[in-house]
Amino acid sequence: MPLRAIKPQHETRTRILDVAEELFMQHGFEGASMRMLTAKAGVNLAAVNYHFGSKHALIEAVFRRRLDPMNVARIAALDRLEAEAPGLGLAAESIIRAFIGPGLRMIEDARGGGRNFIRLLGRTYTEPAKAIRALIGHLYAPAMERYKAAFERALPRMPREELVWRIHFMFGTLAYTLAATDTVQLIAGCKPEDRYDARLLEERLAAFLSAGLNAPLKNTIKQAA
Amino acid sequence: MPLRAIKPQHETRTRILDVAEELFMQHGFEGASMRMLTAKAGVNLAAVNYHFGSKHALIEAVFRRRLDPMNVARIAALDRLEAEAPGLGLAAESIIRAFIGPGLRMIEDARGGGRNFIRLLGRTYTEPAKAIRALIGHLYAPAMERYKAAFERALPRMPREELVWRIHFMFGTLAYTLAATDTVQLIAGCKPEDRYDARLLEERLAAFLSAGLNAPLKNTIKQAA
DNA sequence: CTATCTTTCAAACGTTCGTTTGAATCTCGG
DNA sequence: CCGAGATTCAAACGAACGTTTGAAAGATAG
Repeated sequence: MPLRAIKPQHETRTRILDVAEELFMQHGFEGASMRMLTAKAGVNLAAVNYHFGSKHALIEAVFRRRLDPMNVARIAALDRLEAEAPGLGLAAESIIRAFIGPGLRMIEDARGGGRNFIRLLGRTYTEPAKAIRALIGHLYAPAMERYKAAFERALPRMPREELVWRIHFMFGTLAYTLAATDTVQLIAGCKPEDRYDARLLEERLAAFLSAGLNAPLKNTIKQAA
Repeated sequence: MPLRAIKPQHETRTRILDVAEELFMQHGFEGASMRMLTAKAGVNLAAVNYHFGSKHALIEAVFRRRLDPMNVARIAALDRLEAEAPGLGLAAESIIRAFIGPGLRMIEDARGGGRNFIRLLGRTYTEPAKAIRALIGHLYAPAMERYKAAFERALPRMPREELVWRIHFMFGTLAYTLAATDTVQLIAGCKPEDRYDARLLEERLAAFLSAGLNAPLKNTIKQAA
């Protein structure tokens, strides 16, 4: 059965997932209908319910396919950093780079699927539907706990509460940067072609975020702790 | 006609707008249906189309009601700063505070309407529907241009392109921080009660953002300019 | 080839959506 | 009190939604 490689085991599933992450990104979860989706994927309308069970289950599958390996890579990157310098405290900037690296690498995905997903992910942080936010939170939980602990070790003198806020701010920057498409241009003057130069974007993000994370503590903030 | 003050002109309009910003925030623009909305507002289903014309026109009215005065206040705050120190360059942190001030003041709105709107606004930066993103961009344009120019004067030595990116990052932090509700908790350990202490939040944001905006320029970034 | 299991298909289900309609009700100056 | 304009109301419209169904088609092993 040499043709098996050309028509892989679940081609319909894969096509649905690919189209789903593109259309969910473009139109949102409610805005992208099953008819749109199955038509673009070239499969029957009933295929989604047959292979995934429901629309919500499809959404979950779309996230799991990319997010699970991405967070595994994130944790692995952190493990590697800590193994290289055992005992020593890591620089906050190194931790930031370890976190954003896997995401930026997905942006560079040649066929564009990964890029679609990253934009979709950025959108979903502020998704109104509670079920979807809960799903994202659940999928992120293991990596988030590891990174939070790493930041606490890297910045031992910062009050916990302030650190939590700064990590929160950091997430916002990442989410918004990734979610913004070429069509969102609140600030004019940004050339779209370098929007996805991941190498440069990592430099810019790392500089901005590590400066923010290491910002001096004013008295008002210290007193609140 | 002394009772006129109790039942003001266009009470139905106001009630619809108030409920709309609450439900749009909770369920999104597609998720909040006209039947939900009119039922909660205690008005007839046809009232929205009678007073606003369509659902999209209602969405636009919801944004105009708050965003127009908010951006007027932002521009006024910048005018005041520049009048106080004519000729002198402003500190980036002052500009940041002038920008986030009007938004944070709206969070403190006692009756909660303003807070709903701010959360809604944060969500909308990453809204999938193009028409809505375009609307937001259009409403923001005047204030954005003023602030972009102010940042350019405050940071004359920073390459334009890098500055545009950092302003972009700043917007992301603001949008995400404002959009996040108590139900979004990617990072655990944040007490919800101080989530809306606007005074403290302004301090935290100003410290984080001005550090990021003033982050040192690495060689890789300089060369890209 | 036959039998069994998987997958695809066209058609329909019931529900909900935003919007429209035309009559009923209210408001208020003359 | 009257009549014109503004507002509210119950009811219905066609369209689109996610999902289900039962038969047809395809794949697989004996």
